[in-house]
Amino acid sequence: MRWSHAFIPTLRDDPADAEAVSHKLLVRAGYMRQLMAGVYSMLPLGQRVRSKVMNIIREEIDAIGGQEFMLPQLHPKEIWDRTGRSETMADIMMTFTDNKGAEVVLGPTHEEIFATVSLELTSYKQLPQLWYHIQTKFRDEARPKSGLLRVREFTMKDSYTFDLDFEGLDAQFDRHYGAYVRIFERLGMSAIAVHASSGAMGGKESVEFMVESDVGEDDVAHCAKCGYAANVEKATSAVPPIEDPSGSSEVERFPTPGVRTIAELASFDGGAAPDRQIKTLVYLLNDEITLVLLRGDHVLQEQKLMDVTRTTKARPAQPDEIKALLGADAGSLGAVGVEGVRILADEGLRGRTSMTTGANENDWHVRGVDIDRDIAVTEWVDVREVTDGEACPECGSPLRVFQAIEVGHIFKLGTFYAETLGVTVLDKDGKTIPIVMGSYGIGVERNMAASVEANHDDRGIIWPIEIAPYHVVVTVLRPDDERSIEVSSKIYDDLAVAGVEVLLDDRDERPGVKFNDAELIGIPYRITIGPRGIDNGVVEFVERRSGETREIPIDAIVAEVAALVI
RNA sequence: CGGGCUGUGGCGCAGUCAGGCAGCGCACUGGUCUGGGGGACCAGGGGUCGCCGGUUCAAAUCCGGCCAGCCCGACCA
Repeated sequence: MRWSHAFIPTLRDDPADAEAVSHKLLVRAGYMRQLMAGVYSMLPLGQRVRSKVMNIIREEIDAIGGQEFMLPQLHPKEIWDRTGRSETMADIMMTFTDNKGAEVVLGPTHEEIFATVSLELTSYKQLPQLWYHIQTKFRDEARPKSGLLRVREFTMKDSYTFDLDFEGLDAQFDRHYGAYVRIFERLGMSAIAVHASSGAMGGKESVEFMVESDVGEDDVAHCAKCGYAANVEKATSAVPPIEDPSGSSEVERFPTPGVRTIAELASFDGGAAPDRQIKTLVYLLNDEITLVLLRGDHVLQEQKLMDVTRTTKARPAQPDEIKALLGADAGSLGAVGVEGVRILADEGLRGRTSMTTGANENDWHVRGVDIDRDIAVTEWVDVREVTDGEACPECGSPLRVFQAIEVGHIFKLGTFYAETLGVTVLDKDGKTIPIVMGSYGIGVERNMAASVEANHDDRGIIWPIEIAPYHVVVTVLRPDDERSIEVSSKIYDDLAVAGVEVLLDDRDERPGVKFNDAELIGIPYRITIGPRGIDNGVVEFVERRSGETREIPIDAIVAEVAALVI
């Protein structure tokens, strides 16, 4: 491609509405333009990268036995009604009514649709299967952000496996795991696999692939020593036991005027340190009012609460609901003596004595609370959010908690879809059994952006060679110089013949402009051709990432570059 | 959905408080010079000031409504 004829609209300034590095760079370097919130047009460079990302994914999924399909984006809402997901995913589902009056869904994902196709599977002899497609998804995210990282229309490779039993599922899951690891490597990212909450998917087990980034939307707890890794929505840690002073024989009420927070009670004369307090939260779990008890210095992880209680809808109680239940405002709540209400206590409180908590009367607290003796705990649960520096639950080393981008997510779905949609086969004994499913997603554009987040410097993008829009840019310093034209045209043609993807910068621009543009758009290698070098029979060869520069004889450059990139 | 901010030429912005010629930088077109890190000079083209309505002799500017985008939070396979 000749740059003089290419549409590569680079910008000197960062776009005003971008925050994330990948967002700024992909717009500035002419890869994409925004059309509306969470919707982007891919320009030629962007489309080249996107298509290379898709090809890498395709290669790796084909390599584990995948069969590529292309399922529709338009779905009858009725199918989604059958699995109940038109309810559970209602807030992100794009729907419209067609001219006949039928309700239509723009597919946010394709479990239902692949499962519908799989209805034609009838015998155990046809299993296992691994089906996938790379298709546009629509999700009406309440808040699109960070360029390609969170959008409303995007491309996803989603694969689905169909097995006779859970052993088969495990094997397909493991193969996907391996394929995903290879994909992220080829995209130039170090992704770590973490245990995750399956959320709305309803699966029994899922693994997320996470790339550390300060624009990531998830928090991950990771142990560098033993490799333990989990989304904080699921992570646990080892809490060092606390020696309580020998218990008092009874609960004692005491006045605490104006005290409403853990911190205030900690500094109150006669109060207690945060780790010697019981924090009482009031929640509605699927509309059932519930007390959730935590150590004063611990933080509730709402997703863990929802998972452990199998709740689909959870919210903190409103102030008036709290008052009606316990007779006091938040800040003076306690579970001592409370009966007839579900009381969940975090494991961090197990066996604690001589604790301090609210008295359910404003401006009063109680101390000397012995949990086993004084509180009617319904269930002990682990609902505490892990924080940075706590001990790894596996090996005891300090955990690091960091932000990360979710670049892939694989689920063991089990038989939910098979059962609700009636996907069954006959086994060896002629018995009807539901198919065991898995689903495996990876967002194409999000991975593009995540790769930029992981591969850039202050001059621009540094693409990994496999997804760079071009392998090499040939920069002609003096397009008005005949010898320069001759030499560069020959190198350009020979590289192309050798299978190297090359961009020829033949624009009538100052050298500085060309160098800056080449570095901004992130082409891995640059060949610089100028009269000075030609006099000596050489061209200059620069590696984008290291900046390392060498002079190479004109007649050797093509072979040299071809050996590097092919 | 709650809170905050912003819509002025392709991009980045000033002008709005205090109503009175629509500006600046970059980019773009033609030309001269220049030529190894966003060069200089000369001459140009391009804007319903987000939309609708109101106030006024006069509205980018004041008032009302709406729309859009960004950020924080809520939410989120």
